[in-house]
Amino acid sequence: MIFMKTDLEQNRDLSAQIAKAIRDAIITGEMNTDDRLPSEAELADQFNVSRSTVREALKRLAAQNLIRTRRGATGGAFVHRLSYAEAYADHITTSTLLLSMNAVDFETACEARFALERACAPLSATRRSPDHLATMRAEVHRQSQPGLSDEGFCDSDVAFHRALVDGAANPVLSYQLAGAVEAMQPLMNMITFTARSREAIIAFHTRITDALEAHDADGVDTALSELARYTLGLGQKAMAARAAHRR
Amino acid sequence: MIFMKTDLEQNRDLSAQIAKAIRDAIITGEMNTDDRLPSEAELADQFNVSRSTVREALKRLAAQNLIRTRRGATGGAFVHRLSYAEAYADHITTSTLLLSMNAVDFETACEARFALERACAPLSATRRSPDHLATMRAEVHRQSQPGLSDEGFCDSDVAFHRALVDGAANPVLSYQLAGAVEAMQPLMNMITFTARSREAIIAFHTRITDALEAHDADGVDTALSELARYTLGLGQKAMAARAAHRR
DNA sequence: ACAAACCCAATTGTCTGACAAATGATTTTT
DNA sequence: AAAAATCATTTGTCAGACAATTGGGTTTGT
Repeated sequence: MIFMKTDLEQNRDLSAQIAKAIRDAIITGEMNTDDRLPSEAELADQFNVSRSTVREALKRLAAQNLIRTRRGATGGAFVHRLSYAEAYADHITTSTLLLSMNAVDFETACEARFALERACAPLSATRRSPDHLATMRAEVHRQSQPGLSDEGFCDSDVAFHRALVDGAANPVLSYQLAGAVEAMQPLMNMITFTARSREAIIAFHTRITDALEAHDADGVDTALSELARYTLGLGQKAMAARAAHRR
Repeated sequence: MIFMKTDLEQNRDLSAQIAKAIRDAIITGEMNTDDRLPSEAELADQFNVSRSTVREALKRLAAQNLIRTRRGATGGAFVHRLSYAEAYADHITTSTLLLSMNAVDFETACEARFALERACAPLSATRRSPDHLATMRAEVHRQSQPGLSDEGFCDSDVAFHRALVDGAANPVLSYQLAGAVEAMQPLMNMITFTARSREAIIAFHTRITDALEAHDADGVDTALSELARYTLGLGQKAMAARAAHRR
């Protein structure tokens, strides 16, 4: 792979332009996974800039998981195969940040989350493995522990719903939904769960798991939509309480 | 905001560690939108590293749209409010790359896309604005132009489905789905559309738009699931043809 | 011949110091 | 008072140096 100075405008922000040139080469498939980029010194020559500028460009790409670097004689920067696990993690932090920075309200996030989960339900009812069921049962059990903190309850809730989504055995679906499910957590964390509401949620979770075990897609869907309504109510109550408290 | 050397391990990859320290400060809300970070020189002092190292860290954050920098006396690095538009763009390129790098098959992507779209359908049937309908009609019209290339047809297809999703008037939903809808495009582009199949798809699109206009959620859902089945068939035929050709 | 120790070259990681360019604030001039 | 010049601060870029890592080759010991 050879880059040329001509790939750059004469303007400014060279490191961003260089990053873009290399990124394009990766995205368009001009470079393939595990291909090695030219060394920093070579890139500096090709783009006719200093090594520091090249390095800043490479750091940008590394931050996006597009390349990995290794030191040493056979080292260098290599095109990195973006794995689901890495993409998941990024997607979740970005989604969370996006929601918090744009002050998305509880209703909107809740609606999105349950709408998407319900989309997985039929597939999950067909394909869920014993592993998924076991995870869900375990989380339900964890949720019924008396000493569990509100945060722990939310953690478990997220884990439960992730298992439900993963049950659809479609990685694309899991990936896209991870953002919606996990990004809800900070909003859920603002709710104080009473023993009463925990009980209700656990009952929904049990119903969902049972229906899933019985391959009963309709049952899952019904329970999910009722849970959605219930969660929405909880959230609205919590928001109202907050608003009153702030008065 | 003051950072300390103690935030770093003594190990390696200082610029990554510094980036992480600052990123955490942003994500946890320790720093707010439009807050100014210390200058590069100050950060270098605080972390006890050179300015180049700090700069590499800042470039990492800039690549993730977490900060923006301005030159000049009142310049510096500022915490950036992540906008939907920016997040969309990143999400789409990442999704596309993830699918292509992991060789996701047509069935999986197709299933995910339509499952998610069907999740929006009821909401969209309730809330779609005249604007959304107009966009969809316009795209359908574009799709029926005789001279349209296969790629143009796919473009229009994506635009149509995006309008459908956006009709749900839930930005969280739109954001999460953007990845699934757009990332399908490269896979769709591998299909050669016959006049016959274009006609069929346009008919589905018309049915969907009509149902949406009539606020008929069930009609949208039915048409969408039939379109899903049809698209899947097209894709499988195309993949089979490819496999035969490669033989 | 084989293994261990050593050395070597390539490459990234970090540091230092310098200057250019942008940019808002300040001061001077008109 | 308005315009122009100057200044101080900050990011952007460059050049050169050295440290650290790492795989490959070379020598040496047996």
